[in-house]
Amino acid sequence: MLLLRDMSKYDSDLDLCFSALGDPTRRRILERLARGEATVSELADPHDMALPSFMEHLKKLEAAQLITSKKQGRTRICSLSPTAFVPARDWLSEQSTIWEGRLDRFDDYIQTLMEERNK
Amino acid sequence: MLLLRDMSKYDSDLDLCFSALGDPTRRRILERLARGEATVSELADPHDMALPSFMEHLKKLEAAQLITSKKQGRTRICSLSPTAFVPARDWLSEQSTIWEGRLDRFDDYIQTLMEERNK
DNA sequence: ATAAAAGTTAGGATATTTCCTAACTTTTAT
DNA sequence: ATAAAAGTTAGGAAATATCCTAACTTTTAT
Repeated sequence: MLLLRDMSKYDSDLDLCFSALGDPTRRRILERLARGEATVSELADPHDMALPSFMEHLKKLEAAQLITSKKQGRTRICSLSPTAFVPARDWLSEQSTIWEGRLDRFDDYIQTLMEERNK
Repeated sequence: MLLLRDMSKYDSDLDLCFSALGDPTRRRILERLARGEATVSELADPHDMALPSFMEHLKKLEAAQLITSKKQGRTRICSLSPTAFVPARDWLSEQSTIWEGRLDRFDDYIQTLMEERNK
């Protein structure tokens, strides 16, 4: 099964994704793009930052496959990637599920202890 | 309403949280802790890394409120924080919801498909 | 009472990240 | 044909992150 054979690719995808999400400027960009596509200047406008610095953030988002972009004439239009948050959400859900499953087992254990005591 | 008054704290919480998740060593630690609490050495064992380096990762996870720990005698026991993934999941869900709620989302999707096909 | 175990602290090397300015290319408007 | 607009590239400063070794403290086992 693929899942167990080579996690490293998925792993480095998640590295890029979560690291990209770990910066407030980049989350602002994603929040903006969730509402619709925008050009580089439109995105940069609310951010008090030199354009080349801002572009670095866009590059990271694109490397993390969180956004896509295409050039139209002299302007570049950026969009949120349709599957942007899927890998991150999946990882978080999986861990939560495991965690919650463990709590249930703990409840079972307590339950068993109580029953033993009441014999 | 608190939501609009000071996002900066929540923002920096999310910075710490997502940044912490952006490292494979730290995700391995969380995956381990989702299955139950463990001491520092138990956690460190599978990682080929000097203990002080490893401890830095634990510190980051604790600063991000993803784990908690308590000292018992000379050993420290670490646990996954019960609410560990809630803020991250909430942010991702919110963005997904906004994105999915866009009226023109489907049109965009078709547009993208067409463009892909004509390449 | 010593020694071993389990962390912790201090200090340092190297790489990456995050910002900047200046100069450049390509496209569009006058 | 020029100039302005929208990005892009190059190069560099400063801060942060990620690792290390060596030396230290506290607790437990012999």
